[in-house]
Amino acid sequence: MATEPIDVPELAESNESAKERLLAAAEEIFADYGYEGASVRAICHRAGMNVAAVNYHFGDKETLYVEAVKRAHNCSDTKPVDDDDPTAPASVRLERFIRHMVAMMHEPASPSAMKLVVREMADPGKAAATLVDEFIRPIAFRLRALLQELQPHQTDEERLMTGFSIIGQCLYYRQNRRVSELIFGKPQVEALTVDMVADHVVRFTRNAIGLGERPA
Amino acid sequence: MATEPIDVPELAESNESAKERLLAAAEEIFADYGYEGASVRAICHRAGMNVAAVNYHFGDKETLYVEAVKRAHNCSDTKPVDDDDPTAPASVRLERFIRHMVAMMHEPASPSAMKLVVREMADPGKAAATLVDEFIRPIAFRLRALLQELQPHQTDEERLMTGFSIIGQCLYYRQNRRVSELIFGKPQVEALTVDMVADHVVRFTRNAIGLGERPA
Amino acid sequence: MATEPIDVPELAESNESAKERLLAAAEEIFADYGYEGASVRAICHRAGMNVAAVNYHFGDKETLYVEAVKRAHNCSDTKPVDDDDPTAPASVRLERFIRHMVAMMHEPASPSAMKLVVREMADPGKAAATLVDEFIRPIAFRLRALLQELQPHQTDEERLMTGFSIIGQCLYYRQNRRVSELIFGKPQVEALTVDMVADHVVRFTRNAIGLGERPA
Amino acid sequence: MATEPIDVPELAESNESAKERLLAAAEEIFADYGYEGASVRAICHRAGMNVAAVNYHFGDKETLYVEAVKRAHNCSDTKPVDDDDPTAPASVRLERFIRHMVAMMHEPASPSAMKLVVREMADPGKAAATLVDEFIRPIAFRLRALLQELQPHQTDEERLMTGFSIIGQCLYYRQNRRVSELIFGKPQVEALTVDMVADHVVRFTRNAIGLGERPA
DNA sequence: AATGAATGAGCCTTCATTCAT
DNA sequence: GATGAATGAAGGCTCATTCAT
Repeated sequence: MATEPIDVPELAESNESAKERLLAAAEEIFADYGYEGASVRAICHRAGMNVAAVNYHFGDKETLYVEAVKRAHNCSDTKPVDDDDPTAPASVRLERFIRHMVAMMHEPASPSAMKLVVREMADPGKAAATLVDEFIRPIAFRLRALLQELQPHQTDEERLMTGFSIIGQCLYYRQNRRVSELIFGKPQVEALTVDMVADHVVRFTRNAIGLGERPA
Repeated sequence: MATEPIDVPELAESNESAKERLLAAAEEIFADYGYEGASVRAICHRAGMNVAAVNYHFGDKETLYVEAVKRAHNCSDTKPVDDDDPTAPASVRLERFIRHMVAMMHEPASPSAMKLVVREMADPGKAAATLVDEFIRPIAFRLRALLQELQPHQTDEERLMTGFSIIGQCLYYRQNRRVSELIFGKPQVEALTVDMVADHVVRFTRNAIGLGERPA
Repeated sequence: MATEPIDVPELAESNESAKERLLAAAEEIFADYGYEGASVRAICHRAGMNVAAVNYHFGDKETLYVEAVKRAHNCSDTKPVDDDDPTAPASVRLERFIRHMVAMMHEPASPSAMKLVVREMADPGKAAATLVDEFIRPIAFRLRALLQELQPHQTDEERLMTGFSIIGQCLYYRQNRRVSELIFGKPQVEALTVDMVADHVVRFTRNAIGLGERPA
Repeated sequence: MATEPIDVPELAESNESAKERLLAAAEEIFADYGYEGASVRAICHRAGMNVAAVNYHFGDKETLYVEAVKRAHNCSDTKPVDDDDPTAPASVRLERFIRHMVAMMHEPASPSAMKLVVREMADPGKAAATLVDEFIRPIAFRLRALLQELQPHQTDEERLMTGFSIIGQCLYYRQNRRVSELIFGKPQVEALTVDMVADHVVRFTRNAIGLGERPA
């Protein structure tokens, strides 16, 4: 008689862990080399698995890429913003929003995850739609809502551009850090700490939208 | 993640020198598919030439890439800024600077050239150093000089970040336009004309650095 | 200057391991066309395998070549000499040595293996060092030891040259057989059987080093 | 009226000089890299001429190769042997023959020419027939004639093999020098001067064929 | 469930050669 | 007479993928 068909959580978990390891490896390699530059071989090797692993677990390279990008945004620390105190004044919530954005761009919880996400956003591909739906749009809408509170008399277009001005400042440090270092020298740019940048963007933005200097 | 470079109709036979045709083709293909994603075959086919043309005229793919990026920045309309009136007040020159930047980012003279340049800046490779030396740094230093005039009492770091805030706003429209369209819908974003954006960034920035509303 | 490697019928499907089939094919193709003249495509085709097989099993062409040469010398029948009777008089052992050398050069067990080995020795490349260490030097040192027994009163240099004279006679038939045929006609050269040549070289050498005619 | 069609020896000579330069370059490159390993580009570059020069002057690579080999044997110093004193005793003429052969193999007048000739002989191709007819066979026949004088009572086959034994000793130093150095070390082999080798081969051979020690 | 073996398409590059001048 | 420009074929190699186990 055959042994009883018992539940084998280990296998399922091992399977899960295999996919997880693969995704983690993919995140790093894709982040460093881009989609075309990354090789399935390199990813599998990094995950300590066989070359065929990617095709076995994900079907093909592209699917793995999409899954890796999806996973990457979950690893990004979006949550802290969610449990923001909704009772605080809008100007305070805007400041918190900016500080969170700057921090996320400056020192993301998972650098390679953020790198991968930014890469995909700069050159939107198959994974961009999901990314926007689950990761980017919520953030953008939160900012839009904030600006509606703060600038109810402005047009939608004005508020849209204001939002872009705020986000543009924050994104700059992630999207153009390397070039900035080439322009001004690495030390000059590295001297700008998260707090300094956050303070600056908050002040710059408050002035720009007429909130005036933040009370001490 | 771009789609495969299939069957692009080749450029019409022209009297342009072979190198020029090759560079033009390279600009487009590299802009669309990235360095790794672009194949010399596709580039040569687009240029209406033989596969060996790249190696004959440029030695290898990498050299072609660097030359294509160099040429791309020359095709970008940097010059208009150069014949800026140096006797105008700094605040006026800042406004002109911003308007020029926004215009350049919004509707570049050669879209594929700008696309290629932005790509290289986002992920600095072999051509980045040249690009920075000849194209980016002069612009950055002009802005820095302007800010030194306008905000002489601030620290270097504060002025650096202010510069980043200004550039960040302008770059946003080039680096994140497609994602913005995904978030808010294409019509919403396309409704923002160059002039509207330029006006906004000028106003936002003037307020931010305490120049106040521009006199009518 | 060998003719192009065209359309060699592939080896019959066999149970030999893939690497073995590849090595056998490489031996033949390299032997016939030389390292540069042989193409991995031709080798793989001969082995009935895909173009990628070489790179999969050996990494690159050069490694395959080195391995093929190594294998070729193992296929050469060097062993018989090893179980030579060490108690026999030196003059007898010298004769056996010569006969073995002549036989090996005249009708090697695997013609293509010998051809490959000779090729590599004539124009020492990557595989020469290994070949010398494992195959050639042991033979050379055995001869040197024999000559030390036979001619203890001579200088090292004299014995070295004596060794070269002996080896030179044997190698001649492998390295210059085709040219000899061109000079004197194929029949003339083919008339020289292994035994005739061996008898001749033995006699020539015995006389030369003063062993006198071999006792009947 | 057109100018008179005068003889233009300059052009012809320049033409000749061009072909000559090409042949000289081809000799070196082919000698160093072999037929397949040598590139037409490298040869033309070495000759200070255009890539198309080879095809213009010789039609194709193979023809250039054949011509280079042909020219190479003319550059070899075969002549000195020709004006050998035919009245001297055969044993003396044999000694001179050997000394000449050893010298030619050891320090050929034109090393690259000799290298090229030996290469072609080791792996006879299109140029081998010509080479044999004009270069090798005359030498071989001279030796055969000498041996007929010295050993009239032997069979043709015996004399043939004796010739091979003599030539084999001489060729050894050219065909297997590099391997010998690998076996015994470069210094050991380089210590063998032309004169030492010539003395040795003469003595070895005299003893072998029963001429006894050469009278002082 | 997972993998080592093997594949064919495609990569960039180099080749000998040709052609218009 | 001689050459710079350009070409198609082929080179070795890497790729994502598949298949038998």
